[in-house]
Parts: sequence; C-alpha cells; structure tokens
Amino acid sequence: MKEFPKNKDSMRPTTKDLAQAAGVSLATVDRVLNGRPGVREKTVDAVNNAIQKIGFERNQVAATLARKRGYRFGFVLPKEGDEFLDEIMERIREIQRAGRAEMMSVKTIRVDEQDPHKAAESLSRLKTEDFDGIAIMAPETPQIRDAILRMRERGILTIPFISNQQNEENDVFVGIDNRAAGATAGRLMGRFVCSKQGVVAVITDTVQARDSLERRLGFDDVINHDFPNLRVLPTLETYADQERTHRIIQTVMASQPELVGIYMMGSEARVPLEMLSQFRTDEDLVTIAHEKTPSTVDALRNRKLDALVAQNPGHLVRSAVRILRAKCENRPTLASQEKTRIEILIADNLY
Amino acid sequence: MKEFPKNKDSMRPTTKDLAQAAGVSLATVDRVLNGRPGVREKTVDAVNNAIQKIGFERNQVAATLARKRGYRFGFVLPKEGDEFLDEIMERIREIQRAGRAEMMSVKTIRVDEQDPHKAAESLSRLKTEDFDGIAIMAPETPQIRDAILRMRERGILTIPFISNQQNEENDVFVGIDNRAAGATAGRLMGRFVCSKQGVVAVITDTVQARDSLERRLGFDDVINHDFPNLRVLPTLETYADQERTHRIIQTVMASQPELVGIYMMGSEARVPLEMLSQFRTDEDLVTIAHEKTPSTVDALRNRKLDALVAQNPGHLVRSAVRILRAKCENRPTLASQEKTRIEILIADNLY
DNA sequence: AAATTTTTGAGGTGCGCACATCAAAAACTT
DNA sequence: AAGTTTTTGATGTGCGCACCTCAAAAATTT
Repeated sequence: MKEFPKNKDSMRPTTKDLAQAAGVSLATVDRVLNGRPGVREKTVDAVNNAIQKIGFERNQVAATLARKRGYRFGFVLPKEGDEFLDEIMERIREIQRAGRAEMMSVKTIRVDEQDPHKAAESLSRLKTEDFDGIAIMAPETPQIRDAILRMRERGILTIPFISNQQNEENDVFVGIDNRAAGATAGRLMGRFVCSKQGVVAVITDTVQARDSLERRLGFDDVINHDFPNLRVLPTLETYADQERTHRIIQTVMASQPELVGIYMMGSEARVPLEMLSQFRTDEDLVTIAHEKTPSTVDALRNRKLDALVAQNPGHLVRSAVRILRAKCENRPTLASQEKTRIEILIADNLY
Repeated sequence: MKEFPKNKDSMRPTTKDLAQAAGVSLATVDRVLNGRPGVREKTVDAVNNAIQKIGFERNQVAATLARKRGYRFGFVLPKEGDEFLDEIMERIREIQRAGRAEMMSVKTIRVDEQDPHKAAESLSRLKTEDFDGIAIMAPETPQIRDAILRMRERGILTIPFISNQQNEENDVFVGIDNRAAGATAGRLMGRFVCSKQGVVAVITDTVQARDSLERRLGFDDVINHDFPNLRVLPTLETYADQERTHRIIQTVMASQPELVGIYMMGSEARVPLEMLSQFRTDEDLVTIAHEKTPSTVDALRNRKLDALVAQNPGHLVRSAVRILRAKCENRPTLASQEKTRIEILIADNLY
C-alpha cells in the first residue's frame, strides 16, 4: 500500500519517479542526468523520453546541496582601472557577500592589461579545479585571445565580460551593444543641440579599443543620417593622460568656435570633465559621457553634463554570475533578464 | 582525534559549530534561528553572540531543501489591464517556469479594480496557509487599504507592487518614484522642444490614480523651473475610452495652434498614439509616453514617439519575488538591485 | 521542600540529489 | 563456450538544515 503524498508540492517528480518511469535504476538516472559515461544511447534516450513524459525537472536546490563544494566563479579584471571599474568591483563585493548563503564563492583576478604577455600568463595559471566558471574582461589582443582559447581547451568555462572578444560565436556576452550605445549618444546629442549648425568633438582614451570604435560608428551613423547640421571632428585620444587631456580640450575649444557639443566616449570621463569645467563658458555646449560614476553623477547634478549613456555595473556582475551558474547547471537563462540595457541618465532619473 | 575537513569550502560554520560555540544544543540553535518560542532571552543572546563570533551564516540552500514545501508567492493584479499589465504577466509566467527548479511557486490573483468591495473581498479570501508572501498592485481605496491591513493582521506578508499605497511606512515598495518619472519626462520634453515658445498637453486615463498625480507634479516642477518657454495645459482625462480620447485629441490639436508637445502620462499610450498618428501633421510635435509595450515600441521606431519613460516589467516582477523571499528567509536584500530604475528609451536603445 | 512551569538537550527523520562502490547482467570477442 | 568488455542495478552515505518527540534539567511558584 502506498503512502499518502505529504503535500501538494511534493507531487513534483523526483529522480526516483524518473527512474521508475524510464524503467531503469536510480544509478542510471544519475549517470544520464550528470552526463557520466558508460550508458548506451538507447538507455539515454529512454531516460530523456521519460523526462519529457513525466515533466521531470531537477531540483536545483537539492542538487546544489548535494554537490558539497558549491560554485566557484572568477572575474578577470584589468589591474589598472577607472571609476567605472571601481563600481564593477564594488558590485562583485556585494555578490561575494550575498553568494555565501547560496553556496557560491566569487573571486577576482587582476591582470596587467598593458602587458598582454603577462596578462595571458595570468590567465594560463587559472586551474579547472579552482573555478567552475570565469568571466573575462580584457582587451582584444592575440595573446589574450589565445590564452582564453587554451583555457577553454583545459575545460574551463569562460564568458566575455563588458569588452567583447571578436571572433567568438557570441552565444553569450555580458555587456552592451556599443554601436547602439554610440547611436544613443548621437541621437541625444542631435536632439539636445537643437538643429543649430556646429561641430561636435569626440574624446576617448584610445581608439585602439574595439568598444571605442564601435561607439564612434554608431554615433556617426546617427549624426550623419539624422543631423546634417552637425559635423563630427576626428576622435581625440587622451591616452588616459591628464596633461594631454588638458591640451586637447584647450586646443579644441580655442580652435573650434562653432563647437556645440562634446561626446566623451570612453568610460573614464572624470579627467575630461574636470578640464571642461575649467574652460566651459558657453552654457549651451552639450556634453554627453558614458557610465555612471561619482564624477559623472556629480557633473550631471551640477549641469556640467547633459546626459549619460550607461550600463548598470550591478546588473553586469549579477548577470555574469547567473549565466555562469546556469551553464554549470545545464539550464537555460532568462534571455529578457540577461540582455544588458543601454541606460540613459539625466539629472532627474539618477535614482 | 578530529577528522580532516573534507575540503576548504566546508570550513563554513554549520549549525553544529554554532551550537558548540554558543554552548547550547542543536535544538536550541534551531529554536533561535527559526524564532521558535520557549527560549530565555539570555540564551538567545548567547546564540546571537556566537553567530557574530564565528561568522555563522545559514546555508539557504540546505534550509530551503529542508523546508520541503518551497516558497509560494502571489501577485495580486487588476482584472482589466492595458498592454503594460500584459508585459507584467508575461514576466510572471517566466518566473513561474524558472522558479520550479528552485522550489518556488508563483500564482496570480486577479481582482476587480472597478469594484473596490469585490477587490477587497478577493483579498480577504487569501489564506496564510497558501502563500508565504504576496505582492499587491491595486489602487489606493479605503476598502483595499483595509483589506491589506487585515491581511497583515492575519500574518500574511505583503508588499506594494508598482502602485504604492500611501500611509505605509515604505520600508519596501517595488516600483518607481513617479514624481521623478514625471520630472524625467518633463526635462526630455523641455530639451526636445528646444526653447520654442509653446504649450504642452498632458493626457492620462484618470487623475484619480496617485501615480498620475505624482507624475504631473514632477513634470510641472521641471517645466516651471527650467523651461519658462513652455506652458502646460490642464491634464486631459480619457477614462480609457476610445471615443473620448479621440475627441480630446481632436479638440486640443484644433484649439491650440501653439501646441509643441504631448505628454502621455498614463501607462496606456496605445489609444492616444493611434489617434495621434491620424491627426499628426506637425513633424515637430514632441511626444513622450510611458512604459515599453508593443505599441509604444512601434511608435518609437516609426518616429511617432520621441521618448519613453519606462520601468522594466521583468525587473519589477523579479524584484518583488526576491524581496518576498528575502523577507521569508529573514535576509537583507541588495538595495542596489532592488531599486527600480526610471528608464529612458529612444529609438536607439530599445534593445 | 514539593509541585509546577519553563527551558534545554538528545536524538531521530527526511528533503532530493551527487557521488561512490561493488556486483550482476548483458553485450560483444575470440 | 569461455573470456572480455560494456552496461546496468542495488545500495549506501551525506550535504545542512527544518521539524518533531520525549525526557531531563533548571527556574519558578506554591
């Protein structure tokens, strides 16, 4: 005689039910569910059919508990960074604290971005035994691309983080579409300038980075297509150097009387903003920058900046972790949740 | 002789370690952790001190598994709704599917918004035994407020969802600051109009809803303060009636030659947008609406709409669930994650 | 001091699954 | 047909905690 089910929720089929439905033992169910070897294809099919038939879904809570060692993820980040990177790291710290209760540990690995060889070497030191998955934010250099490929060959799960690596089939990528981000900045610029004739300056750290290139493309697309009254100057590179930034801004302000807008295209707007507030006399100059950081927020509040095109650092970090975890557990993700939005921030929706 | 720890991760203190550190039994630890009665205050303190001392943190994975009946949450939603509500429901469906694997069930309860008595009655039928927590989206009427208070007295965990209920100490509220949302719309309107002289029309379903009132306040704030060239007309109410919307828009277009902008303040922009595309001749008319829905997205793409001020439905739903769950598990939430952002959408960042 | 109440301890059970071991059965080889 | 390999089954253990019962100990009352 069968026992009564303890409650309605417990009606969910378990591995035991699955074994029975498939006509195999629990051991075989385990082998199939966890992809262990030594099972005939026929048997695998039988189990999979039974999964469909009874609507079995693995209880991830029980599975995680049974794994003992929870999940261990890593974030590879550049050693030197700007305010935006600080935000990212703060969010990683948040998830480190929150993850403990859910048997998840998160570590950061800092690599030297300036030296691709050292960076690649750091990557090659990462061991399969220590990580279930790694999110990598690194510029696109041959050394690093190779290092990532070798990591994959070693069986480490990796996903690109914020800066995309080109030739990968991008089944996943945590970050924004930089071309669309540039287009967004372009349209805001066009609308805020208000059909005045004029020129627009574009400033960034370096156009070497693919992100910068893509943003510029998107920006130009929109301006050329929809705002013929504006002319965009060649991109000015600061090389993250304060002196140089100073000179550049001084020069462009002096030599371009028709200047109506400045687009700070890199993720480091702090220094250009400082310079700008020294020179700025024309209250009508439209300024747009990227990323929400203490200095951009401040500038937005003080009307030194008109708009910000941003990606949410907390979302980026949590999305990376969710995606890695889903991959480990062989689950799909919620596409709608993992698409990182291009946010527009003005003084009123700074939250 | 002590055994070796199985691995580094298992070094996390367990309830057993806690019991030892506090000098009490496992049973007492359980009583304290789960707030069961019959423990002297002194003992409770001893356990809490030990928690601090050894850095104990309950393993939520194990706790959830041991609870057997996972978590059961509910969403109270209006019976009749617009496209925005459709989006919300779609996201609830998503989380229903995803929640199964994590021992979480989510149900929706539709109530008649038009009839506060019936709505209140529906609420009073909800039982403690069936729900661990409920998110409530309902207008602010005395009957409903009472019903919610009585639910709380019955010991049901509730949080306001999207439409805030006034006099609550808002320790939690899932939704946006509508005043800031209105201000955001106001600034976009002001900037997009480009210092032209003119009047702006404001359309909504009904100004009865607190959301509408607050948005209008924020909108007026910004326009009055920063855009003296604009004059905002009294709010036009459509009562969600197609005929009436038609008349209203026809009238305002005909009687206001200086009309430079229209702010569609409610979450139902579909009908006004349809009407507008019939009448609109002036390409310079600036139009701003709320919420990302099929019709607003379409309008944005076709340049019938200049900007959208929106809240992300998926985020709202997931945030509500995370908050409810955290409350059940007596955990804090990540403040940065649960603050719903006021999004600005234009044609280029529609993702 | 005895009776009563309150507080605590000891111990067990099971959630659903991962992971391990060993033996038995089935499928191929020679 | 005997041996070899592959596949499957039976069975156990434990992850960390919730939840339960019963008895013992401590505190309080009479």
